[in-house]
Amino acid sequence: MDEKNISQAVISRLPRYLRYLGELKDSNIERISSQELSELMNVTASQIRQDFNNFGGFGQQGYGYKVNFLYDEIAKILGINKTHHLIIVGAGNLGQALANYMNFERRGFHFTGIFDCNEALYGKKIRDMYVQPMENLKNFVKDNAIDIVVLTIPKTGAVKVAEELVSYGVKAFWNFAHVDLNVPEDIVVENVHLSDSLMKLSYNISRKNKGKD
Amino acid sequence: MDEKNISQAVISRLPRYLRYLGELKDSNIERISSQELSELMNVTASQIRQDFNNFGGFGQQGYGYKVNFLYDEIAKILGINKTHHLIIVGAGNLGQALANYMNFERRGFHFTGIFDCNEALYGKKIRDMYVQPMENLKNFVKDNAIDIVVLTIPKTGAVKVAEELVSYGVKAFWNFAHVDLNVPEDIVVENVHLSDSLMKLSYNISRKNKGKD
DNA sequence: TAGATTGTTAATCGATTAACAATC
DNA sequence: TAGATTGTTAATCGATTAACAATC
Repeated sequence: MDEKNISQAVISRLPRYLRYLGELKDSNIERISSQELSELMNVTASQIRQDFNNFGGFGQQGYGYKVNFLYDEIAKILGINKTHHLIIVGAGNLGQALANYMNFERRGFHFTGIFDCNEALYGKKIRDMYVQPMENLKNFVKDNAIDIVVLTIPKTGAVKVAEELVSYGVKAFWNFAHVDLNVPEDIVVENVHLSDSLMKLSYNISRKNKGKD
Repeated sequence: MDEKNISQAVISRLPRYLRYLGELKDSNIERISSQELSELMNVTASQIRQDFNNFGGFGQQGYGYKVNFLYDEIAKILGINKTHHLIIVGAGNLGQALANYMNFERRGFHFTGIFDCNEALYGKKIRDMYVQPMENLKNFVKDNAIDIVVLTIPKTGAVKVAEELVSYGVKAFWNFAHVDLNVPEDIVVENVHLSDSLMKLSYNISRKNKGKD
C-alpha cells in the first residue's frame, strides 16, 4: 500500500514508453532526457516526468534517464517479470490466431491450453497443443493453477463461461467477446472490443469527411 | 462545421451505448430513461445525457429516450450507414482471422481484397478471396477506390508500407502493427496494440496481488 | 395539471501542462 | 562552479458529476 493509486490513463501510456525505450536500447543509446523523449514520442516532457514520478525518481537531475534502467523499471511496474498461467477459451479464428501470433511467453504468460465446445476441433493441434473440450476446463484450471483466460468465444455464452471460470479460480480475463463480463470486483478484466474500435475508426472517417464539405 | 468538437472520450463510449441499445431493441423495449440505462450500464445518468446532448436532443422530457430512434441516431453518428472500401494487408494469423471473423459488411465496410508479401500464401483462398502479392497493391487500391486498410503485417516494414499506401490514396488505417505509423495529420489511424493491452492486464494483476499483501 | 425526465448550466474532480526550485 | 535537467508544486484545462429549470 505504499504506492498511491495510479490512474489507468498513466498505465495505458506505459507500454508505449516501454516500446520506445526498447528501440533506444536496440540502438545502443544510453541516456535520454524527457525533452528528447517527448520529441520522439510526440507528448509533452512534463507528462513524461509526471508519469515516471508516479513510481518514484527514475532519473538524475542534470543528466536525464538511463535508458536501460528506465526500461527495466517500467517492465517491472508492468509486472512482465512475473509468471502467470494462461489458457485460451474459444479456438475459432481469433483464438487460433492469438495462440499462434502472440508471444505470450515473452510477457511472462505461460500458455498451456486451448479449449472449445466445437467437437470438430477436438484434437486439432495448435502450436503444440491439442484443442480440448470445455468439459476438461474445470480440472485443467485447478490442476494447472490457471489464473488468466483469453476469452475468444462468441458473446452468447461468454458471460456464463466467465462466471464458471471464476468459480474454478481464474483471476483475470483478456476478453475479446463483444459483451461486458459479469464478474466480481476483484477479478481483472481487460476488454478488447474489436467492433468498438472499428466503429471509432468509422466515426473518425465520417468526421474528417464532414470537415471537407 | 456546425457540430462542436467531440472528445474521443465521448466517441469511445458510443459503441457501448449502441450495443446496449441493440440489446434493448432485441428485447422489444421501446423507451428507456437515462436513469434506467445508467443502472444497466453502470455509468452515471448525467454522463449519458451529456454524451447524447453533444449531438443534439435525442430524448423527450418527462418520457425518456425512444430506443429505436436513439439506436439509429448513434449508428448514424458513428457513420455505420456509409460505405467504405477496405482491404487487409498482411495475411498471417491475425489478418486471416480478422478476414473470417469480423463482419465488416455489417459496419458498412466493403471488404474486397487481402495481400501479403509471402509467396507461399499467393492464391490461398480466404473467405472467397485469393491472397494477392503486394505488387498488386498500387493498382488495386486505385482501381477499387480503397480508402481503408487493415494493417496486419509485422512492425518491421509497417511504417513504410503505410506511407506507400497513403501515396496510393488510402485515407484510414486500422493498425494492428506494433508501431506508430508515420502518416499525415489528415489520415485516420485507429491503433489496436494487442501487446499493450496484454501489458495493461499484467499490470492490473500485479497491482491486485500487491493489495493482498 | 402534476409527475417525470430531459437538456443545460454550474460545481467538482482529475489530468495535463507550465514553472521553477532542487540537485546532479 | 555553471549548466542541464529532474522532481515537484502550482496553474490550467478538460471531463465528469450534480443540480435544477424547462418542458413533455
